[in-house]
Amino acid sequence: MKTLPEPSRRERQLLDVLYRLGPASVSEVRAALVDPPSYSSVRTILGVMVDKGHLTHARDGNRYIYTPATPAEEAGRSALANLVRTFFGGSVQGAVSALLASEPVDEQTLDALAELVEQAKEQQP
Amino acid sequence: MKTLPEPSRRERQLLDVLYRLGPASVSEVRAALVDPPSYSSVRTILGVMVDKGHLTHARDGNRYIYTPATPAEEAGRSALANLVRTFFGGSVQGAVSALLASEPVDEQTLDALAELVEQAKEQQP
DNA sequence: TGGATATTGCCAATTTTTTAGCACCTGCTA
DNA sequence: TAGCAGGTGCTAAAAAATTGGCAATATCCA
Repeated sequence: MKTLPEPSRRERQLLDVLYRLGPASVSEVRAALVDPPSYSSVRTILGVMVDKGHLTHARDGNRYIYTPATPAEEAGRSALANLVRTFFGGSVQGAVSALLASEPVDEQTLDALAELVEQAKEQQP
Repeated sequence: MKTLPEPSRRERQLLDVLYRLGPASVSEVRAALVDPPSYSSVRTILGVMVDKGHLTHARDGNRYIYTPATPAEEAGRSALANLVRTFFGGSVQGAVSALLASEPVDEQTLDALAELVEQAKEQQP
């Protein structure tokens, strides 16, 4: 399992759509774009991405359903780690701080976060 | 202040390097790349990015120092928000959970995190 | 001062990405 | 059953990104 080359700009965009939507068809992916190119174009890129190994596709009746080759969870972890390194100098604290400051977080979630931190402390005392 | 177009792949890479290093010269940026293209190439792309507005550059003696046009803090917040939306369905809790699970976090940091959550709760009771 | 070194200005070529057309197939329904 | 709607396979061309060369210009220091 060699590492995949970074996707191009458009590829990245389609990949992100698939992570948000979950497995989807060409027209579903296209419908999620703001200024979509032609159906043909979307299709070509998804095809290229399958060839390169960024996606897999499975037939569903007369169409294909595309899925990211890297599971969302793994890709998310990896993206998060990169982001923390790039923008927060590797500081998890910095990242969480920015997150809490910019996203509106309800009380329930805050409780859950406190719980997460608590668990992490127990793991490694 | 119109929104900038998404940077290309290489542009994204150089931009990230600049966010990690802080303001830097061509050779400093190049030195931070794993499989760097020629000095000329790096220079061309940085120049293009200045033209497009992704970067600014200021003369420092006989060379230029490049800086991202968008401050790290702002870019970080924005990137974080996108990531949470793309990979964690908008769930801050999900993102923090993944972060704590994958990055090694020392006890001090955990305490600081608990404090952050505490503060957030006070802000919005 | 003279020469090596680092860096810029400008430019051209190659490679990759991105876009989209055309023909054909399949399922549905009026 | 004719024809529309929505899909695919394949192909080609336009646009953008990426690479790097060459000459000229500062800077440093032996």
